[in-house]
Amino acid sequence: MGSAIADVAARAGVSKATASRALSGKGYVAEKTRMRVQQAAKEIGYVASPNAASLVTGQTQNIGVVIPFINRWFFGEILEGIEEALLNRGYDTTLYNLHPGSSDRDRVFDFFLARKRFDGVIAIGVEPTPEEAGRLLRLGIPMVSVGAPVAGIRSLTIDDAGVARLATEHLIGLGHRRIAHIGGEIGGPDENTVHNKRLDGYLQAMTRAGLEAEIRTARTAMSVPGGYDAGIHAMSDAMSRPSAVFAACDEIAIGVIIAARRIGIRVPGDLSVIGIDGHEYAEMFSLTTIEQQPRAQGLAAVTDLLAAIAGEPSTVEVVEMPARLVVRASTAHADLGADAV
Amino acid sequence: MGSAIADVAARAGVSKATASRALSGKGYVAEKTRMRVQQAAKEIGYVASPNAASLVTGQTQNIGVVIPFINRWFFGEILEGIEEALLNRGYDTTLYNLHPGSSDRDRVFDFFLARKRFDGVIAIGVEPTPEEAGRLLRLGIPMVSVGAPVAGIRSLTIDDAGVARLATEHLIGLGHRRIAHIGGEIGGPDENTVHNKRLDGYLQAMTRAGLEAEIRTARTAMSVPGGYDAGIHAMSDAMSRPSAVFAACDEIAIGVIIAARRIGIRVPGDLSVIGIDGHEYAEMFSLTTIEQQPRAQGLAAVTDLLAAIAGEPSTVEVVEMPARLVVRASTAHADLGADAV
DNA sequence: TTGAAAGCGCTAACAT
DNA sequence: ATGTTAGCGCTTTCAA
Repeated sequence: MGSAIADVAARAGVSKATASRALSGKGYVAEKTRMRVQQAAKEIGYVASPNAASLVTGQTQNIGVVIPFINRWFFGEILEGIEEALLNRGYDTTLYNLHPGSSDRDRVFDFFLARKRFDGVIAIGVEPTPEEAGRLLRLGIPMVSVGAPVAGIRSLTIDDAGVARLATEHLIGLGHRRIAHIGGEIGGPDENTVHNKRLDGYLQAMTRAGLEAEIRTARTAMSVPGGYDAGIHAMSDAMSRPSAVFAACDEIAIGVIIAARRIGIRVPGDLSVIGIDGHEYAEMFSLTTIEQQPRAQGLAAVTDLLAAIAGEPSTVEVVEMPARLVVRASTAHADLGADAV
Repeated sequence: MGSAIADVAARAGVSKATASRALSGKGYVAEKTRMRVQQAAKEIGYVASPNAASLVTGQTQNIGVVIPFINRWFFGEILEGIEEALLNRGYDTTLYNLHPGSSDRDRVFDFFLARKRFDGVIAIGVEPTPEEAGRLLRLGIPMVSVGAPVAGIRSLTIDDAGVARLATEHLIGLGHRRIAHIGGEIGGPDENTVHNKRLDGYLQAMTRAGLEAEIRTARTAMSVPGGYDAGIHAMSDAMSRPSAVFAACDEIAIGVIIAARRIGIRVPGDLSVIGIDGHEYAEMFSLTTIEQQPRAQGLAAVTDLLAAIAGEPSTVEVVEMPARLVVRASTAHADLGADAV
């Protein structure tokens, strides 16, 4: 049952301090003693209480992760990447699934995250307010934001507008003119969201190419059904339908492709579609997409956070992920050439 | 910074004991005193240290969740359901993503889960061994298994064979004879996995209907691409292709549908497909599916676990979820009639 | 109704 | 190289 380090010490015939040193590997212990202690610990099935250790060391070996969605590919991958990296480093991952606009938000930031239970916090696509971030920082809890730049804290961000520009320019380069953008739903009207930045990039690219007149945009849910609905709608008028679609994420892109094929439009062939994320299903849909490497982002977030925990906690900076704009190798490549109008 | 309850007590002019009672709501405190203490706590932004409290109470308000996949719809939904239910009850969710066959398995069960950091453990589709389960139980950590019956611990299971039988019988009832089953990959050859139980159910239904000669089975990855590949393969021979497919999960079913349509087979119409899970994309693919209600399963697991924590921890039983075999209302319904051969 | 004191299990000086 | 001691922040008897 609840065997304590005192039991181990007694069994090995040493003091608690020695037992602690032997088991943690910190401090001088004779090799023979160490063996004896470890043996004793094994015999009674001793496992240290992290709570007690945390109380004195101030370290919890536990990271809080705030994420808006679990069941969207991009976020699920980030989460897997984070959990794996953390487990490898001996940390626990405590999960808070905070939907956008959730009324739990205050409770999570003010209570759950502020309890000295975490050595650090990773917020994904959540855009903590300055107050929320400041509160944790003041408590000495380092925080890393992924996908949402936050003043004053380490942020891993992609150049979203740049990615969108690249995607749009890719389609323009293929000779398309009537290029529609199907984006995700906004939070607020002029918020600095990923959706809006991608929209900006699209608008920039279209404008630079002198295609202002061809601009068409729509918004839909960041999901396959969302893309399907938007796709059906965009393709409803055979006369004015776009020859290419830049979708804000691969789920939407896949929905558009399914919709197009459903109504007899070949993809690729009659319609070019480019998405963002590098979704694992891209290949089977002949979808061209821009890799965002969510797992790598998760790993980077962990690395950065643990560095902050180890080094000076006040190091405040914004890390911009290199805009790795890799068009994913897929069967779509060969087709794309033929796509050009 | 690290304000302690002593600071609150001092500020309110009471003892630590009184401050503790006032803040926790346990024990007698004069109303005026309580107000004063809560005011003081608010002023200095005090949040109790759960570690210190855990040390004395033995309660951690933290549940460990072991799950094999995050980025598969069914598992993602269960996880969301669990996290939500736990958060509502004031518990933390600590996540362990343990892939089947992972070498981390021992580390997670023997070290991470066995550290008195958790009031309970939920294992999803993981099938803990008797040793793993026994170890935690001996440590006084209640555990609930979802989707994998484990002797000696509370298990929430669906009658998988029954579900598969129902699905198969549904297709038989529509007049189909050449019904193929496309299942998931097995762990071990004759393990008691969900895959094998669903296969059993299919075989039972086919046999009972006297369709032994029509039995065709295949195995593939539990994903859309997996279903796509298997679908292409199953449909490759126009002569012998099945008129209906019972897929072991909706992802596979969707892949099969996409594959069929890709090669000009109409679904529904030329081919009937039934899946399992109740995937959110079912409707847009006109997919008939059997709801498994993962979120509800997650909620049920939490309810059951917290009951075990509160009540007698030694209550050992197997809870079989009622086999709610609801064919999901979808656009496929209308089509299905026409499907019958 | 409140306070004083003990102690949860561990680690980290400090002493030996 | 090992033991002694103090104390992390909290809750909980037990007295008052």
